[in-house]
Amino acid sequence: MYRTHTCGELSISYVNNEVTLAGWVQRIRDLGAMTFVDLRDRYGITQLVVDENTNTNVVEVLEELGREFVVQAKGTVRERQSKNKNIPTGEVEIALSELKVLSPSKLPPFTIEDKTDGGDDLRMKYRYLDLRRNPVRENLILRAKMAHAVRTYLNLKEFIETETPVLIKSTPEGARDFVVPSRMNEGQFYALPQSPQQFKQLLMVAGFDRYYQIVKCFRDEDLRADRQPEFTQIDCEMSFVEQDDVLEMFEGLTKFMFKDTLGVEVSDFPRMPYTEAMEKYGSDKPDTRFEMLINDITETVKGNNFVVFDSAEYIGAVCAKGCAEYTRKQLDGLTNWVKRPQIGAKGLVYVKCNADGSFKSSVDKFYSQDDLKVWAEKTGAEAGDLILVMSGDKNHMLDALGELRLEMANQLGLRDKKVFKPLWVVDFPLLEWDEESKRFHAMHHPFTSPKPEDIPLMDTDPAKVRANAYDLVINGVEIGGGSVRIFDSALQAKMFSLLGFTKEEAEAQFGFLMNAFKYGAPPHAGIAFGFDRLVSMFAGLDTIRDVIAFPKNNSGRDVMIDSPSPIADAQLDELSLKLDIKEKN
RNA sequence: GGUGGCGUAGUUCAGUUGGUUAGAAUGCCGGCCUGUCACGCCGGAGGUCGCGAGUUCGAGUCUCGUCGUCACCGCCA
Repeated sequence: MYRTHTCGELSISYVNNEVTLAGWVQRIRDLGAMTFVDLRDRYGITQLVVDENTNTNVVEVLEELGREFVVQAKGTVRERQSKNKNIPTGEVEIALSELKVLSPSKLPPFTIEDKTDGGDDLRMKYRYLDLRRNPVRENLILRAKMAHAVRTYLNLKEFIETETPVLIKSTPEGARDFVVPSRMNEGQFYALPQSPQQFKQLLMVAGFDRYYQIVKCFRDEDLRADRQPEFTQIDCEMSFVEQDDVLEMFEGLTKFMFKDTLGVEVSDFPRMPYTEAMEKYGSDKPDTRFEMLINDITETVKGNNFVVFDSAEYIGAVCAKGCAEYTRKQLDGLTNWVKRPQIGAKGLVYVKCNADGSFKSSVDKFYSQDDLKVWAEKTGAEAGDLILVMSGDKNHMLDALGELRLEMANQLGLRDKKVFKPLWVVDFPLLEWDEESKRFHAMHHPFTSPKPEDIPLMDTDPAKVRANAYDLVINGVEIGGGSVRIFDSALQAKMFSLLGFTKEEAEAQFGFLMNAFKYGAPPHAGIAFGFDRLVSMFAGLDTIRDVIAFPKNNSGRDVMIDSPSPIADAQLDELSLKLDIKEKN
């Protein structure tokens, strides 16, 4: 037996017990005639003591001990003379009778402490050491708790957890596929799933009625702080339901997770149409922790011979509360910020609403105090506020104002990580025009059903068709999305034709699904949550990396195992593959 | 594919208009220390300034290239 207790459980009630502990050496404090060793495991830290009464064998072992050695320690629990109130085991210590090195350790490249001195790169290279640290491990424990909550809730609601294949078929729609060559089928490839979409729909045809899976998905696209090439979804599908049924079920799941893992009660989720989100927040994933809504002031401000505004398709404004005192430098900073290529605005007009009721703007030449007063009324600005105005192409400006809104909220500290504001964004457009390929793309995916009342528009004005599609948004982060599916072959065929598929292409790529639908497909709908994002939000983090045990870096590399990597010629031969790497330049 | 930041001791960083022997903290090693818990005190070792070219009398510092890393845009049905 390696241990009788963990390093986190001993307390004053164990005094005089003989115990055996095992763990890692956190730190050694050598005071001369006595030495303290902090022994650490997953559960906590317990102090070991060596003093003049300790037998010499122990003292000898102690000599060679270093950080991160794995040791087994036997001894008697005793009450400390001076107690440490900061740790649960701080009232007791172990007077050692035996000490054994189970496994020595090289000096770690960074310190294994809550506030490590290690940079991201090193931590990733030695991820197994990083995972010894409390904050990182706690993130993964939170993740496990949340996964447990998901299963508890969905099992209770009669969902069947079902595994779907990882080696599937490549389709050109959507993100790039990761592909896997097939040895037994020369020249042919599997693809890793971007989501189990079609399988879960087939499970509905199979009569499973309610399905879920916590499942890895794969997308061969560039990474971000919140995007990894392999990531985890809570993937769900239900039969004989309408949109409201799905929203209700998964609002319930979300609330349950908040309550179960954070002890947080969140109120009912508002439902906001996509167009409202775009026009008021400049985003399809609005952060509703704060107001600062975008106001359309196009008609209000046109016609004063200010060419920039008069020639603009759209003029929008946000009101930053209490920012009238912004200095020239701060305003220039904001202007430069919106002019960066990422935002790409031409400029920024400001109006300061002074405390005395007067206005000071960057366009005083064109607008009177009375004009500006109307602007203030339109944007809800009061004395002390700052109005920020941008003009240009409508969609571009809504986007820019949306970004500006978030930036101002950051500056004003309005994005509290401890506050959670979930909402449903609904009524997404069914289709999205792609300039590059000159055709429509499915905004969600090709199996999303149009709103019944919009079906006639599919022939006349496809861009106007709204879908029975919905996103769960929390604090400006897209946490989940789903839709009511098409279960009628004729409507599905029409959808494929709108997306520019020939009958043959649709047959080749999705024939199995369309075939299945000919054998009695129930009405069904579903949703998928980005589990990594949800965990990182619960943990108050901005990156999903720290809630993934072994994440990849910005270039999609695992720097610990050093992958991806070349494979042997023999392997290529077996796969009948020949590399032809093109010179870059 | 693009834009920007960073790369200096084991680690985290500082390093002035280009100028003598490149610093700090922490970690590490040695010594002292009986109640520490970020122990304390004294001493010591530790550097291809990512790599390559260029400008210059002289480059950690300037220029170009390259590699690595991070953030963002494109991309992510």
